[in-house]
Amino acid sequence: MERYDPLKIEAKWQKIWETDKTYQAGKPDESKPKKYCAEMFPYPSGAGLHVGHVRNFTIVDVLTRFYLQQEMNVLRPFGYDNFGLPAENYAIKTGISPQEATTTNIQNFRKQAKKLGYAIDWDREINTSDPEYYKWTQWCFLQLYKKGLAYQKESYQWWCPVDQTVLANEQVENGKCWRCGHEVEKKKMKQWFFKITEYADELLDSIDEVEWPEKIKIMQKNWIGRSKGAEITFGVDQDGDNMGDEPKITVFTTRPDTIFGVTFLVLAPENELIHTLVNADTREKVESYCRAALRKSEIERQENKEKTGVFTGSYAINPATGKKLPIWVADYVLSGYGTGAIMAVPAHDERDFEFAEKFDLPIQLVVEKPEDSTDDDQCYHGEGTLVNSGEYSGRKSSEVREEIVAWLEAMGVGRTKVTYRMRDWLISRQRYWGCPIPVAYDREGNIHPIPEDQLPVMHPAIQDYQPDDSGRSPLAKAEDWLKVTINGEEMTRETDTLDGYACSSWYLWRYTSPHDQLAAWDPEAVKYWAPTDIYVGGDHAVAHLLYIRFWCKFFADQGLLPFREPIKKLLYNGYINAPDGKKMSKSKGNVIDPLEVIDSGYGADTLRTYEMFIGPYDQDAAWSTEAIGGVYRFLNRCWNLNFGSEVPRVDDAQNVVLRNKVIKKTTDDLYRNSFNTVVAGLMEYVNQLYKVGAGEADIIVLAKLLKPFAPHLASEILEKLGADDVWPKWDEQYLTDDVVEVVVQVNGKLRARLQVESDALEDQEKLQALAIADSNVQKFVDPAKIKKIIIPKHAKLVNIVV
RNA sequence: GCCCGGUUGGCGGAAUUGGUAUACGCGUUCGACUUAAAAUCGAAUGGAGAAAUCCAUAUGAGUUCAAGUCUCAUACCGGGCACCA
Repeated sequence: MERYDPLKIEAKWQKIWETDKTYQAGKPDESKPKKYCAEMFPYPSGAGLHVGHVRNFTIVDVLTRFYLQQEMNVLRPFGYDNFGLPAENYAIKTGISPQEATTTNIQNFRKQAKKLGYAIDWDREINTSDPEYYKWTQWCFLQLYKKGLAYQKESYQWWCPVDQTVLANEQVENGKCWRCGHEVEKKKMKQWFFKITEYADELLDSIDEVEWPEKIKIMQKNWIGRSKGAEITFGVDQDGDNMGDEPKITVFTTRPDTIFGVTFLVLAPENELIHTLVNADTREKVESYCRAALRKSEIERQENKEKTGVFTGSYAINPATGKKLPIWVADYVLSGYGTGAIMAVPAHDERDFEFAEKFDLPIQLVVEKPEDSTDDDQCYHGEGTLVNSGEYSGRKSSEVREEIVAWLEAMGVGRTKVTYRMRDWLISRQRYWGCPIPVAYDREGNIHPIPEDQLPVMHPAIQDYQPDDSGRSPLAKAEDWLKVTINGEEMTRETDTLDGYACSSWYLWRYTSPHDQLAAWDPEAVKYWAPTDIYVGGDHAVAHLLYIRFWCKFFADQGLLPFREPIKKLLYNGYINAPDGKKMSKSKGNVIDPLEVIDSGYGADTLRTYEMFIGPYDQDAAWSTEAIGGVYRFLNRCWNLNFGSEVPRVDDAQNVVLRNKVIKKTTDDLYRNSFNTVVAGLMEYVNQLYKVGAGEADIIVLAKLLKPFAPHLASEILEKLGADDVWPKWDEQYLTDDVVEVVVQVNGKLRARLQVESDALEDQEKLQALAIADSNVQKFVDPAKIKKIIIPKHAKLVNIVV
């Protein structure tokens, strides 16, 4: 009798899979069903794989192997999201170049992933920091640039004073840098943007077409934040002097129906119009208020909810009433949303109400709260009947909204307008370890894209990676590199690099032809394999998953992709926490190292199976050092079923029902991604076989069903029994036992369990008679008083109602 | 504040269409094997009760022959957004 030695058999099979290239994806073959499965590729940190990666990758692997065993053509690639700040910060500290440090990290990641026995096509490995890869990232940038979707703009940007770089909106969390946690500031800088807002409507509307968790869809919808409303222009009445050259103020509102309730206007401190609205008396006060507001960090601006503001000294005219409206400046109005100016309706907006109360501004009620409203806020912001609204009084606010806009439009001061919360994607970074932006500037500062035949623009080797607050990246220190000749003209290179999210916005298509020298992706390969059928990850709900949808739509519009959504189905996995339920972290010393788990003797099969058994894949789970022992015992029992002597061999016919049931349950559960119950079901099956004995067919079925989870162990058993790994099918006729249990309820309470021939299930009268005849049932039922008897179709149950 | 989730034994969790609540695993207890221990195998394990039986899926109501599952309210926990006009 051989003992189960996971480390020995795992090394054996991993070597076979590597030598035979077992998991190389097949050639595009339209006659075969295809599946393209991938995880969100990892950032290869120096710490190596953690148990969260293992959960993420194993989900992909289970599905990959499930499809492979069903003889589909499966693409399951792997790669590294290799640009990022940790490698650069490491370089600053140690002087070791990011190229060198990340090469070591990748080797480690690759070695560790191979120890987990994943069915990866290793010939398709990609790495975003490889010039062969980022050449095409730069090419993608140039395509966006050519179509006007990559542009430069000078504006106030999030700036992290620790990382010394600007950040995208999506990278600012609670006013803090997503990487280092330091408070961000606003800095006026010229930066590169991708015009994601161009696709705002489609990104919002088509998200319902994909099979993604509702949670992620809602987050993206909220992030895009489409609001329908109107822009309304207010004339300014400066000292009664009607020279016709007064500024005009345009505001955005979702409630044009409340126009009669506007009692003042408010501008954001960043609004340029302010300078034309101040007068000799107010100039100093207003300008110092604006300066102070801009100096404040975003946290400070958010924390102080107490309204502040100053009067500009100017008045606007309400086009609906002709009344004079004081114009104020206040930092509760955001510069980046709408027009950076609002019409204040203090009677019906909480923020305007607070402001009006504080500065003693008039409050004009224009919407009457319906009597049945339960809203008890000080100012009612729902729908209702208009009052004090001229000819519109007495009508419903929701009904006249469009009419009022039409009326304002007729006067030339209004139009309907859709506004989005989402801003354009800020992509330039003042850091070294990112993809260089492939443009240069001539002497006049005009932008010239680097010609495509001069790509890639490579990183210059530098000695000093330390960024500074000059607003230029460390690349600026490479003076020779800076000079470039385009069409005979000497120019200076752009020194900013691209946000790492740009590199991951097209990699799913690169995987389909990863070594293509002539194109970012081969049109035929991408057409066959993409879009990605199953994509698994537990992060980037808005950022990456929104950006890759944006690029997909853009490249579809260029005729380069034959689909408009890159990911059909998204599985969003939960985290694995430390045994104490807290997040694993080095500083807390509660990190579980998956490689240590394997090497301690459990092996990769136990680790993989345990992480699938730990709970529903989409929920967070706490690691348990005891429970993993249970999974190891289970795999041992599987092994001993074949290689041990405790369980007697029986005829294949004996367990035919048991076998067919487990095939059906496993298959159904895999289709609904219920990995934990698959493992539970297989445990139950094995427990049964230990009781009744196992036939060879029973063991083969077990090995086949187990293979997605514990591929090494399963391969060993299948090899020994000379069986293939083709996914087994069940036969409906073998799903029912000869004798089944039927429960009898009286008024819904369980009173008896009957063993009946399965044929009797179809015979309602017989079931009724058997139920009533039961002695315990008779204690609760007077046959004369039976009101009705219910025998549901899908349950082996009789309910007698008395 | 707003928008999503969630709450089932000592613990992780199962219950797919409203139909036997607590599958499976951990832990605990007992037994077999052993000089002994570990490992392994087997049995028991929601609470109360001698038993019949009764009570249990966060709390309170409702719908139904039947509710963990549907409806309404409340509490608590987690996540997302957060002055977006």
